[in-house]
Amino acid sequence: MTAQPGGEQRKGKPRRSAQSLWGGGTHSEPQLNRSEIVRAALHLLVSQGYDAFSMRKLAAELNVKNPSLYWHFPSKEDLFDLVADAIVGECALPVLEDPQDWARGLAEVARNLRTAFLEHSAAMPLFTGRALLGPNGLRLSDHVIGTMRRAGFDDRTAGYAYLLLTYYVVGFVIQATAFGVGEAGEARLREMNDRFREISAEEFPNLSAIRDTLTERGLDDRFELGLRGLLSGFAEERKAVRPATAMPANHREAV
Amino acid sequence: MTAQPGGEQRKGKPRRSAQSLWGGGTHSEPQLNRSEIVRAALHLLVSQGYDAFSMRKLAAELNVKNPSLYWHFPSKEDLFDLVADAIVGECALPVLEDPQDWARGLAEVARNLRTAFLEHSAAMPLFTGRALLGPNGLRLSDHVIGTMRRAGFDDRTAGYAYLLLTYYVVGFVIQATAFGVGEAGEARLREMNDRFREISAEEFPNLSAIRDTLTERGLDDRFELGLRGLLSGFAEERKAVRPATAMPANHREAV
DNA sequence: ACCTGAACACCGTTCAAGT
DNA sequence: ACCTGAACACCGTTCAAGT
Repeated sequence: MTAQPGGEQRKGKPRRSAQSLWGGGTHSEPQLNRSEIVRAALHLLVSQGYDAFSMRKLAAELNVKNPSLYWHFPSKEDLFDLVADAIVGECALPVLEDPQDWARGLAEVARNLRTAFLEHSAAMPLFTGRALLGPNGLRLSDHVIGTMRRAGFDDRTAGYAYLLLTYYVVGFVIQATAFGVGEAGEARLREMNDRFREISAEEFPNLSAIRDTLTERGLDDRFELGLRGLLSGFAEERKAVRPATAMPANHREAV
Repeated sequence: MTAQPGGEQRKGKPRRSAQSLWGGGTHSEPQLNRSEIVRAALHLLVSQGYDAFSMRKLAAELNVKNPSLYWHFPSKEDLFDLVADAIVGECALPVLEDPQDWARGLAEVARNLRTAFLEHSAAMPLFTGRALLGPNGLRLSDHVIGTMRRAGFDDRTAGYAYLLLTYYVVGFVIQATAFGVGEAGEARLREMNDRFREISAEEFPNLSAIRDTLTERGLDDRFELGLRGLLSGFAEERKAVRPATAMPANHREAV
């Protein structure tokens, strides 16, 4: 959004001059770089929670005064762009030998992405309203779209697949967080169960009836159930377009 | 979470004494009540955006000093609970004559919920990590669960259905917001298209190839595609459990 | 019962200044 | 080139005090 001195990426920035490896020099070795800041930000986010995060605390964690961060990033929002991308970067992308294994491949991507999110669930607010346009986000979307195209899907459905897959995973983890996940999760589920217990059984008969089922553990197969549904939705979309098993895949630009 | 003087609901709070209907009294008619505050908060959120919201601005909008709000709500977070619930409350819940129409009924709920969300898309950050436990949230979940149970699904799948449906709709709207929605949406999509245009076609060949498809309008059938997939996922789950059309639906507590 | 003034302990960000 | 001191314009929340 905003201009940043030195361009968007600045990969080759110098760090820590070769002399003074162990405390010789009295001054001048740079302390910070972008990826260190991102790493520290992610750590602060996960260890303290989203609401507790601040640029000032981040600076303190890095033994630096807070305006220093603004030399490396134009704003907190730009820093968060890279933090989000770092999380997405932990999603491994499987290589498929047989393109017809697309469904298995996408399921694996979805599972890996969910794992990456859940490991940093405190950072999920970052993913509200933020398009995944960092290098890792682009890699992920190219992978999903490529998987679909190689399997013979048209461009439109390939694009849908990417969007729907990410919709679903983001939504799942966000709601999983609401329902309690990780350390604090068990306590939260018990709280919710208690809340449901107070609810009038006449007004909310169904909710009251399945209270225990709803608050029990076992999110894993809830995730799988929805995922299977989405993937079979894609498969049917393909059947509708191409009734046989294969067709000349030529009109790639078609809408 | 925190105690609130007068209990959780306080429906019958007095408002605007009968005398002094048009300016007679010099003092003493209460200015605020919970639902007026909620309404104003929703309006401020939608008109100014989530990041611009503050308790101080809300107080100003209500012609009141900001500490006054804390007499009615223990915290901003508690206020947001009710704002979120108000949004959910705009989701109409269809009445089904034939319980076997469950899929159509749930599709309608999902569409209505999406509409309610999109109309207040600036407020979507409220739905990260917030369980929908207000009166309207409970009504919604009871409705979905009831629809599934009356159609003959077991409790476990009924619970899944509620969770998956909300996962999906929340995720969809959040991502739709990221990809630009409403007024600012068109501009945002153009920006994204430009961003994709800069991307190296060798590194991201698939993404580059379907750039235009990805950023075109027409979110509606993307939503429908995923929704169909989810619902057919439920239907197959039922087939797996009960191979024929009907079975004595007795073990409701079964896990 | 309901609202306000004044204050506390924070924020993100800017900018001139240091080295 | 990289970092800091000092400041600006905000926050959410508390609490004694007013009516």
